[in-house]
This record gives sequence, structure tokens and C-alpha cells, in this order.
Amino acid sequence: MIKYAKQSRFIQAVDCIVFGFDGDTLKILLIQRGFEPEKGKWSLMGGFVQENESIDQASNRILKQLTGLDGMYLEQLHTFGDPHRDPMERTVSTAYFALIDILKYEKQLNTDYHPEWFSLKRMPKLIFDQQEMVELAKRRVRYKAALHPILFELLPSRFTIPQLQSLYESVYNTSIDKRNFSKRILATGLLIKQADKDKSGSRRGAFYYQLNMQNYYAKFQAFLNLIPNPTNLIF
Amino acid sequence: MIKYAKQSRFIQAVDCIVFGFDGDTLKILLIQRGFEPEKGKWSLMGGFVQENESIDQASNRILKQLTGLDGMYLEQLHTFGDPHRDPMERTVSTAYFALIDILKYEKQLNTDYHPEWFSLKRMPKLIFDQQEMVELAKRRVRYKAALHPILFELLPSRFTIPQLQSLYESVYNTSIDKRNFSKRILATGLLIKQADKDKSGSRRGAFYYQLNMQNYYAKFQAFLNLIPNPTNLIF
DNA sequence: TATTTTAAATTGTTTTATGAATCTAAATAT
DNA sequence: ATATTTAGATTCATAAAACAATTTAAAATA
Repeated sequence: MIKYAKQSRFIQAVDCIVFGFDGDTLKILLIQRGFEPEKGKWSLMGGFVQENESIDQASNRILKQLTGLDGMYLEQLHTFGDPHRDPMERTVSTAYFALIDILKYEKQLNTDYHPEWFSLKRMPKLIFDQQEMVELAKRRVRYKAALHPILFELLPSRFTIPQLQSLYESVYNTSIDKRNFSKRILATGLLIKQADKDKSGSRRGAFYYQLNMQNYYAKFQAFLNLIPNPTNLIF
Repeated sequence: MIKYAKQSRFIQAVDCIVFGFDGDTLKILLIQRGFEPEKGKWSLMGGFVQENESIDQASNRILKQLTGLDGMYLEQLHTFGDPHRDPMERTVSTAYFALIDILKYEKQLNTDYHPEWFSLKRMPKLIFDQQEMVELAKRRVRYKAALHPILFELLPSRFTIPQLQSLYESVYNTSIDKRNFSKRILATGLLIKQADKDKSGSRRGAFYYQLNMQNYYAKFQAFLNLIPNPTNLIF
């Protein structure tokens, strides 16, 4: 194979920020790094891109390998290429963020590598520039979720409106008026009301809803108004 | 220097989609590739990341080198990592998009590499996956410009509202009501009215405006309503 | 068992802000 | 004067924000 002469070649890595929601707070999945440098330190789900795979494929493979998780929402975030971000050797890392339902994947979660969920508010220091990656991922999720219905990816297929509202309040660290939230969400036409209720959270019980997948895919790229006063938010 | 054993290393490239506006249509800057493979074919501004520079630095260097242009708006777009995207050798490319005022840089434009402006509607076929990069860049610009005032980067420091409107109409390939557009834009508080007029485009002449840089930076990250009916647009 | 209490879910109305559409007026080269 | 384009103002329609009362069903109590 003919090659480009005299060019430098770098390690290509992938780091995944995995977000989950336990019904109360937004969490992030971390593992203890298995090799030097920084072996044993808490880190994102990461790994190296192999010869025969694309970066997208690598991110999926690494997630599957480290967590057992498969088929979740996964989106490329940003590529970090500072020459000294990894002290061992020049490594370019492409960060991805993933959104999953913690409970759904609770059983599937492969514990070989001991991944653990941490609240975003009290998580350990991360290695290299991974703290920066997490900050960017949080911003991106907040940004995108204001316009697109990505937060449904964090909920089980059947959920209640109060659960959904609690999720939005958690992501934006704010409180939202019940009546307006319900109106806003129902107006999107994304929800299908179910016949039965979730009675775990209250005496009266809240109706379950499911995503209307057809509308979900059709409207996913459109601008929806999912949070109040987006104009006043700085992202 | 200790190294990660047994890992593959790849060429890291940068490709820049440079957008310009000539007052009429949106254009893109291309050059004829200077080396094999695909030597002589039209291509994006591209090059390889060097040992001692970050990817961001590389994109700036390469733009400066190929075009003479400096200090323009430049933003990372996406990283393309298909194993076979470059037939010569595995190359990962991070795409950036740039926005510049064609006229401002007309004189600065370095012609050593013969860069040329092409209308987005009739541009040559590009090499590798660069067509995909351009499509993504167009989408990203449309997306971002609906909420953030990035299109000002395409205009000279002094511009008229009709010029600005023509730019928006060109980017969104639509026509906008003059009066409403003017109201919408003035409501952002981003514009400072000048005392003099541009009389080149009309009998009456249109007042020049300049960006209020303080408000520009303060509001850049906020959600602004810069185009009509964003809700109905699919991005 | 009947009644009351309680906590949460659900629904509706008024007010305000915003955006779209239309009309009106002003400026100026021909 | 006239044609053309900018610029400001008004009306109308729609959407969002603010705000309160009712329903539900389990649990507690008489």
C-alpha cells in the first residue's frame, strides 16, 4: 500500500460520555481505567480505534465491550486534538455522548470492568481532558434537548408525564409549571396515552404514555419548543 | 517516550469548508489538490496535522497557507473516520467550516494555490467523502444561523438591512417579508445604525449598520429568533 | 364500614407577548 | 411627477406564560 510520505501518524481514540436518568437525577457512567497511564483512575468509557473499523463503529464496540450495552442513542460530540492531552503519546480522541435508560440496562450492565453511575454533581475527577469533554457533553445535551426530543432516550418505553417533567427539571436544573409543561409536551403530538397508570409515585396514579415513533422520527429534526423561555437561556 | 503497544496509528487530516457571500449567492472556496491521489481534482482546503500542533491550530495554519486568510470564524464540524475514505492510506479527517466576507478577503486571497469561489448550486464534484462534508456543513450553518447571529461573519463590517436580508434569503433559499425581517433583526439589539447610506443598490439608499460587538458576544450563545417560522423548518 | 384526610395528577382560563400580514409614509434618482 | 425602495406604524392572529380549581384513589380515622 502506497503511503503518504513524511507525515506523522497518531493514535486515534474514542471516549464516550454515557448519561442515564434514575427518575431523580442525571447520572454519568464511569469506569476505572485498566491500563497505564492513570491506571485505576475514574475515566470515561474509552478505547482505541482499530485498523478495520470506523470511528463510529469503534465507539459502539467499546461501549458494548465495557458495559455490555448495545443499540443506545449515540452521537458524535467533538474531537479533541491537543498534542499533549495524553502524556504517554500523541492521541487524538473523538468524544461521543450516549443516552440510556438506567433501569432498562441495569441487568444488561456488564460488571467485568465495574462501571458505576455517578451523579453529575458529585463525580470524581477524571483523567486527561475528560472533564472538559463532560462539560461540553452536558452543554450539548441541554442545547439539543431544548429543541429536539432526545430526552425520551433516557426514559423507559412507558413513562408518565410527571416522570418526564422531573427529567427536564433535572437536566435544566429548574422547576417548570406542571400545566404548561403538560400542554407543551402533548402539543408536540409525540405521546400516546396508555390505558393504565403508574401508581408507584402517588395515590391517584399517573397515566402511562408511549412515544409515537412515527411522529418521533418525522419531527425529530424539526425545532420543537420543549422548554419554557429558551430565549433567556444561555448555552 | 513510552508508547501504547500494538495500537494502530493513523494520519490525521483537516478539511475546511469555507463559505463566502458575494451579496447575491452563497459560495464555497475550493482548490485543486496538489498531490496524489486525485491530484488536480477540486477539493476542500485540506492538509495533515503535524506533530507539534493541535487540530484547531492545524485548521488555522492550513487555511492561512492555502488562502492567505487569517482570523476568520472557524468551527469544528465533524470527524470522518471511515477506514476507506482515503484510498491511499487510513486517514481520519476532522472537518471545519469557516465563514468569511468574500470582498474583505479578495485582496488578501493568496493565489499560489489557485483557490476559487464556486456557487453552491453549481460546484464541481469533490474527492473522497468531501461532498458529504459540504452537505453537513450546509445543514450546520442553516441550523446554527436560525438561532445565532453567525451570518454577520459573511458580511463586511458595514452593511445594510437589505443586504443582510438577501443573505438570509440565500442561506434558507426562501423569501422573507422586508418589514418583518427588519423588525426581527432590529429587535435583537445587535445593530447600530450609521449616519450614512449605501446608495449603490437603490435610488433611495439604505442606511448602513454595524454590529454592536458587546451585545453580539453577550447574546451569541442565546437562542435568538432570526428566521420566520423556525418551527416549520426541518434541519 | 362509612367517612375524612391527604397527596398527587389533571384540567381550564386569563393575560401577556410575539409574530404575521397589511397599510402608510418618506426619500431620491430618473 | 413618477417609479422604486426603505422605513415606520397598525392591525390581527397565534402562541406562550401566569395562574387556580377539581378529580382521583389510597390511607387514616371514627
